[in-house]
Amino acid sequence: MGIAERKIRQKEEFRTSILEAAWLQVLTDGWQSLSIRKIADAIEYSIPVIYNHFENKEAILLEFTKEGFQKLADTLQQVKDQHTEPAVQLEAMAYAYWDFAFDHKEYYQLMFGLGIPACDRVNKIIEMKTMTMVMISTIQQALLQSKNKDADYYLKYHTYFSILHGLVSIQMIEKTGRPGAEKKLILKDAISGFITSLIGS
Amino acid sequence: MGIAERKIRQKEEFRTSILEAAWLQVLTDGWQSLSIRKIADAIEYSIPVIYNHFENKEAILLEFTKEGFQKLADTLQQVKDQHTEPAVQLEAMAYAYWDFAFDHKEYYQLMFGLGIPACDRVNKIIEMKTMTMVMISTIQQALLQSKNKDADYYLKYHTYFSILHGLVSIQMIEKTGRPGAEKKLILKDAISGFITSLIGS
DNA sequence: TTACTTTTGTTAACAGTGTTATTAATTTTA
DNA sequence: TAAAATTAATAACACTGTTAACAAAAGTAA
Repeated sequence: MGIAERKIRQKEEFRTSILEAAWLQVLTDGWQSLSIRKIADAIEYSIPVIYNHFENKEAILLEFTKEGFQKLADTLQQVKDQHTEPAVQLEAMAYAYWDFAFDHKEYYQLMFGLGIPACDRVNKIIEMKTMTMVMISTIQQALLQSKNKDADYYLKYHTYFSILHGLVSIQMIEKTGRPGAEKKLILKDAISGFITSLIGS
Repeated sequence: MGIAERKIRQKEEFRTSILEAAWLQVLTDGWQSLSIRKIADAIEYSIPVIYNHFENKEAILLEFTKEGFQKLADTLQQVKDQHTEPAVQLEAMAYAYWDFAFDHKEYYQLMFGLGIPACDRVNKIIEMKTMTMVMISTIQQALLQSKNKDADYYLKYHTYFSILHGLVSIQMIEKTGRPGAEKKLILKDAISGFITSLIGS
């Protein structure tokens, strides 16, 4: 009775062929351009067959998101295993994280819901410069009063801004609704760490 | 010849009525749900009139993005002005930034292209836990060897993760394409600051 | 006021999107 | 071979952004 097995195998092959066609499209034109019709076209089947293998489009994207997290986790573990000192591990993992994000941009954007729309938008915005200027000037003033007078203020601004945005967006992804007061501890922790390293111990 | 002025004024009013209807929709169901047709419906005009005032949908969203950055910049400036010490200013601005993000969630998501899709997705992903675990365990090991043995490892993990994600996503927003090696300095800077504060000076 | 021009608004359509009910073809089972 | 079950395709629904073609209103000049 190998028939049942063959059927399961064929079904599995069909499934992966859908995913392959979808991923090719994502790599080619970004995940915003993915459509059921394009997948159907690529695999040379009609549209509804795709719904026999995936509940909806979201389910297909979910598959890639899972893949992405799996790959990232593997990478981090692998990098970690190359060192013994925890502090060194954390540093190496940070670099690996960075590399993963830009080596697998599509995965990363999918994993964290980064829409490209803002990319085109943000660059046209002079108003953003106002915010940037407020931050930079304060950083500069802080550096003037510190022991690190020759530190790169632009770099420090980027760090400051990134920490803030990272905290906020991770929080927004993890939980909908306003975070409790205890979540501000994370902010307090990160910022005090930054300021300490900015001013000089 | 007040006619020309009245016309300009009417045009301006029309424009703001479009923006008001659009923003109401954004506040009600999120900016993903905004559509030209819904705006047209709300202002009780036909669809193409909207294109007399805005080149396309993106232009409307761009307007809100600008508004958001303006509001944020104003808030930060205002908070900064309440203090004199730069270090204190930076801390206060950080809290203000956080509050702005969650008080004006729709603005923030628009400003930084945060798509909600991932929110629903990420929570269904066990694979993410794998990554989380790698990070957390390393943080724990680092803390064990440090002077801060009683530090909150979960908080520290969040900080670590947020810094990484913040750096990456800011970089992705600002520039498309792979960042140069010099950008890794920001990463190096932020992470070394974190590790220092983690291990204990 | 009348004739002409310009502006403004509407209808209807195009080209897409995700999703699904219905129907036809195929394949497996009895 | 006939009935049952699976599998695929057609066609449609309800949306989306955008625009060409046309009608109505408003402003201008004689």
